[in-house]
Amino acid sequence: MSSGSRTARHPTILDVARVAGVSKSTVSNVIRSFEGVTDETRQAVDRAIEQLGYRPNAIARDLAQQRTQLFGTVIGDLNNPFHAEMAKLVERESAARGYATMFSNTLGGGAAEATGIEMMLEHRVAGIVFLAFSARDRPLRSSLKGRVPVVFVGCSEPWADSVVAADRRGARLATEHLIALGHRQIAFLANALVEEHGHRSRLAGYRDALDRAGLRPGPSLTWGEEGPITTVGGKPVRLPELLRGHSRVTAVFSSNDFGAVELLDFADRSGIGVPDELSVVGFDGAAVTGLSRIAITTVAQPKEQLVRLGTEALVARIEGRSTGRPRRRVIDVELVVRRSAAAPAGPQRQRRR
Amino acid sequence: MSSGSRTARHPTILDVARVAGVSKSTVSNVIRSFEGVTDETRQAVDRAIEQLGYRPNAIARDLAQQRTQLFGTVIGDLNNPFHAEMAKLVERESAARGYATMFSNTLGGGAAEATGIEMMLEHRVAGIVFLAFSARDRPLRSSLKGRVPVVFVGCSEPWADSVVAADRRGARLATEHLIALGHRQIAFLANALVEEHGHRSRLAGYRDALDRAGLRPGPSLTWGEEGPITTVGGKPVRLPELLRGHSRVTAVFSSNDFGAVELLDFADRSGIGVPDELSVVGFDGAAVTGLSRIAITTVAQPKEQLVRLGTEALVARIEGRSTGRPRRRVIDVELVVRRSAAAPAGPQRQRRR
DNA sequence: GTGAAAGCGCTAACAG
DNA sequence: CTGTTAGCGCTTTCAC
Repeated sequence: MSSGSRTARHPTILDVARVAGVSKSTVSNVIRSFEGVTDETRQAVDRAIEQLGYRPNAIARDLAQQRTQLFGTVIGDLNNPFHAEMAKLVERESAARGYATMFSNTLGGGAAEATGIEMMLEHRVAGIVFLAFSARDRPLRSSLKGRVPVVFVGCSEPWADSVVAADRRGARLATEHLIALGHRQIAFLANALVEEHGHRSRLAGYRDALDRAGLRPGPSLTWGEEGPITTVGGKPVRLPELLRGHSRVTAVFSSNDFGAVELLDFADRSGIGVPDELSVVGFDGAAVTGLSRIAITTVAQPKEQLVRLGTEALVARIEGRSTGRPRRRVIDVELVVRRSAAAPAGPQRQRRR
Repeated sequence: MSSGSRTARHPTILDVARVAGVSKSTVSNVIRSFEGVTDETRQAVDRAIEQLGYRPNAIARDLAQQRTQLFGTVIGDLNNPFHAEMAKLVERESAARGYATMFSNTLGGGAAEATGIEMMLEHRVAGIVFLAFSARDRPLRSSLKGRVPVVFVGCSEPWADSVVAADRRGARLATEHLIALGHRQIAFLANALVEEHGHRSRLAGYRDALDRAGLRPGPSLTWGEEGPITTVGGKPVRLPELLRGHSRVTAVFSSNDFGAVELLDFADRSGIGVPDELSVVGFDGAAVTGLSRIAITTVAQPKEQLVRLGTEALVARIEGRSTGRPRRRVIDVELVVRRSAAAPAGPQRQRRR
């Protein structure tokens, strides 16, 4: 039945034509379910296809048609559960629309992002879904613009379509929640893998809330070798130290759930009680935050909706149904209150204002 | 500078040739960095490429060369952190070897798996990495065999190369750990998304351990609507009930970490203390199990090594460096002891044997 | 309704 | 060292 060689040559449309006793283009017509082929002929062709185990060559088709049924998906970090969840949705949505998808995990920009996009462009993907984007690389942006339809999902760039969550409002909600709980010194934890735009918006929302409450922004934390760290007067200060003293930090708003989970873990390992000594609020709505043991209060992004609208917009561009200036859609978010944030304890215990 | 239309036609090798004032094949020669092109000519071509923003068309190249630089990666479920971690590694490894990768998230077989593989085959992927596989679909297997190099990573099939963790031994270690802790009634929790082979091996390892200790296998749990469930004498029995009575279950070995995490969460929500009332051990070594609040004892698979060896084997097949019968590599695993498993409490408190 | 023929953009001999 | 040419497998007019 099978020959010895590992990978036999694939039968072509010509082989099928020969077996079916028809011409090449008739086979093509059958494959493309083109109207106007005798039932008889069609059946003969189908039989030949079956018999040969023929499988259309997408490469040849794409070359002839001058277009592919391929999406590129740019992901920040699959280790981040939220990103993985989004990637899964993109794959599902693409498949449902008949598109295959190529992934590139960029780890927040840099060389991986550039080569990944380059690769997608060379494969002439019909469109690219950006689940993360680091605009740092100028040439990248220009090689994208006008070359291929693009949509930013959960992040955004002014020069292309995007579907984003209400980052700023969400961050404000999160921070207001903390303020309502009685916190006065609220730090902001940023994660390198959150792309520029989201980061800025979330930072802005955080500041909005503080402003309205007449509070000053707390320290800005990033991840250092040994946990969250900030800089005060040129000197590095680690989180545990920030938790002491009279103007001490009592809460942290993390710009994403991955960071919030890590922060929680850091606190646990450092003997810092959450939420007793430190309240934590995240952003994204990653499934892991819903675990009873984690129970992180977070701002949930409507993942399905973001991805659905994003791919819809992309396909509309690809098919020419959508033209003109970039469209931006903002989807509302929701604060999911869990147990990682509570009223601050400490010296001013229960004292209001 | 730019025309009005959304996606301008891509310049071709011919455009470059025209601008550089050379022939088509000379351009091809410099692109393929073919030896024997004058520096002068090369520079002229490079300049033309730069000027036009030329980007080689991978589709045309692939068609002409009769091969692609594309991998297909079949994933079980990106929502499962272990799968996401593995997928990320495959992408990284592929990119490092110059391969782009197409993903298909199959959710454990069925239609999604079949169409995903079909799609990869039509795109003439150079090889497929299976991170999960459901052998249920007979025709699938036959359309794969001999058609394209394939490697199973973390799972396996007798008809193709595979790199797997020592599933059976790992499961035995996990179960022995539980036995050593004093457990006598240990249930096995299976997850639908673990493919046949891994499931069977892990079940076998679990039984090995019980056998050696002269114990009988405990109930076999699966996920029902309302948590883990088993069948006793044709009647469904939920986990909480199993935890009562004289021959009650005191520990569960979950065949994967995703299930273990869910089980832990189920226990937390049901007021079942872990590890006080119930010990839990998982399998995979997903990062999430390492969180201080989760702290699930698990059998860690060497992810990097699995993926590295897997892609190596695949590339060797693709390049013809490896031929003949399927090779199977088994990589050793390691029990990572954390806090989800402890000595059983209860009536026979501290009583030995 | 079916077949012949001209590409799609590139590679890979093979002449010059 | 460079140019000419014949495909790769399929689509897509356009005659028959």
